[in-house]
Amino acid sequence: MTKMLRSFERSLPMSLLQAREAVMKKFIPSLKEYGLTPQQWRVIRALEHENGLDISTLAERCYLLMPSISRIINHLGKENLIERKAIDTDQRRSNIFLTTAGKELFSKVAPKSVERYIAIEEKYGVRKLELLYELLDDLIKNLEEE
Amino acid sequence: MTKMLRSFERSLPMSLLQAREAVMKKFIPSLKEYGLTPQQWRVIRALEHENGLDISTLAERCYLLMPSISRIINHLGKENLIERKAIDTDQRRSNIFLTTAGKELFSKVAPKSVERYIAIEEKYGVRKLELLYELLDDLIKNLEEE
DNA sequence: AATATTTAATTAACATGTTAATTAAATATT
DNA sequence: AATATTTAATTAACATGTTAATTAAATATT
Repeated sequence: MTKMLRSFERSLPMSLLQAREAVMKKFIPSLKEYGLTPQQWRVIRALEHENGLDISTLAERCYLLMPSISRIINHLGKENLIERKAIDTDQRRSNIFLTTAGKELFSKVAPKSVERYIAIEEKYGVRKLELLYELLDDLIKNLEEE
Repeated sequence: MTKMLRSFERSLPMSLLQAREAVMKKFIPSLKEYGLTPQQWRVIRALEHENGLDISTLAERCYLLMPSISRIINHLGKENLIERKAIDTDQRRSNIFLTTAGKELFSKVAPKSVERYIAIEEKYGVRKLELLYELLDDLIKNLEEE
């Protein structure tokens, strides 16, 4: 008998999708309290980690595509959470900075995020979580090799 | 020192996202040859597995939300890959069937999908893959408990 | 220096994700 | 039987994912 298509219930992309959605469900409510999407939150976290990044670098760090980050930057700008400053030596690029309001928002949301992580770590187990990270990183590297 | 936010590079949702995207990149090209998105392909697979499902059941099986599946069904219907038949006993619902064209498309795409799986299994290792599935399923169950 | 090429970012076009509102039919309640 | 409630599916509105096209500035080439 020829090899069959993996049973419908256990395709790898779908398992990963399900897992991601299950995790996200824990984080989304606290983000939504502050009117943030997970992607917007990623951008804010990246800027808190290193302020003043340019848009291309932000895209890399947040694993977002340029069109998405472009829209997000625009959106966060309108809400005065970030600010863009043109770069003298290259007029195409600009550096993005968290505003005071942006930093305040971060400090409000971050503790709730930490809470969730700790809850997941405790319930699921730190070791299993570490193992999962390893397997995922390994899979990513493996797939990106060729 | 208080517990910090997990370092920006290793958040669980982002690792899962990355892994999913890396896997998807292997499958998307062959789907695109036939003008299919991953979601449309999931629906076709679900119907090949069990023809004549109603839309709500399809949504569950494919892990899609009702609005998404509604649009996808509509789209696939326009391309004559599926057909809807009203249910006599309940006019709100309808059963969705793969057409001959839909079945043909499945039989063209499926082998390529199988190829990719086998390639991933061989390169990454069947055992690690099984372990990954276990960890993911476990995580999903764990998170959905409360 | 003028032209061609490359690069950073945006815009366009379409699909899906997500929550809320809406519609129409089925079922439950009084 | 008339009304209220529930259920299945669609529609609306907005954000993001994805690929291709476009714009403007920087760099390379002739």
